[in-house]
Amino acid sequence: MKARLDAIDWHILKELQQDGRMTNVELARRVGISAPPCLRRVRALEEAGLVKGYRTILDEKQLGYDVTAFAMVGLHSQTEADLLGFEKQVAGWKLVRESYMLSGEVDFLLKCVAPDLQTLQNFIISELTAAPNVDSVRTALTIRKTKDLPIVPIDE
Amino acid sequence: MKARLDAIDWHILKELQQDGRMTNVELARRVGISAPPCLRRVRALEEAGLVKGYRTILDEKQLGYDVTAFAMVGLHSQTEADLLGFEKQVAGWKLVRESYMLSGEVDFLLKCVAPDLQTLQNFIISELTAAPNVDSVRTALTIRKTKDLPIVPIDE
DNA sequence: ATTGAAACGACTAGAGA
DNA sequence: TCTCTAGTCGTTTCAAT
Repeated sequence: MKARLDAIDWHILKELQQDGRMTNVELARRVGISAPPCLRRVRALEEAGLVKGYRTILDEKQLGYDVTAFAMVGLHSQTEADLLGFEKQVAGWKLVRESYMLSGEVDFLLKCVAPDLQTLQNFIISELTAAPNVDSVRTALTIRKTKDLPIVPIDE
Repeated sequence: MKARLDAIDWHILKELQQDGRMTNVELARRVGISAPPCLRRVRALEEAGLVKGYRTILDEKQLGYDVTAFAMVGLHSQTEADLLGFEKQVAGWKLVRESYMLSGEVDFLLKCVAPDLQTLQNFIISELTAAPNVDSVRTALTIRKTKDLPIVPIDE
């Protein structure tokens, strides 16, 4: 599963992680090779699944989504079937944008985005807390995001 | 601060959020206008800060970062100066990739990525717990990421 | 605001080192 | 592997609406 990459591949990944819309010629220039092999490397990295996709980062506040919160969810039962059942529920909730299954007392961490507090509270009470197998829910509002780096710590 | 967008702008944001590397002509085709005005709209959205950037999503596991964990940090003092002081520390820790200031008993939620458990534990014990003003640290390992959507819930 | 045309530059296949 | 060349296609400016 682990990939074998040379220095140029790492450099490509580092540049793309920081600017996913960089043109191939600019990328090639930065990593010090000509455009055709650079493009082939990018395609190979996509093919291998190391590059999972390209995403535009939007400003959710300016778009009317003022509230971001984390919900820590404990379940009654943690059998694989029940975990999958809960995941399926999560998949259907539009204001849950990210979900992590955790070890420890909290079973799931859900990142929720809503236009306002009211909408968030309605969701927590009417949907999340009311869902089958949900034992406990603790919610924390985010005051601000204080750091937001691409997920892979490639040395810079 | 809120932006006034028409249906085409929303459509552009929706498409770009899902595929940040789409060409402008393809984007224009999808939203139903010709390329030049489409490009000007995208530039305007970038200018207005609604588009904050473009990012490539990498597979951290394949790249040797097997461990993702969340650290919930409580501080002794929550004066603005002390919060800023902690944020500054956080900025310097390379394996903390995202950080959120929260309301409630937990002051900060840190998303950490490390090559292995050992590295994570070293960080938690030697750096995080040892940092000035840090009161309590609770850590939860992620077993799997069960949902990962772009952050703004544009209806699809 | 938009379209359409045109110049410019990037993308990408192919040939050859 | 790479570089170089060349044709195709995308980007971006501008005139006109």
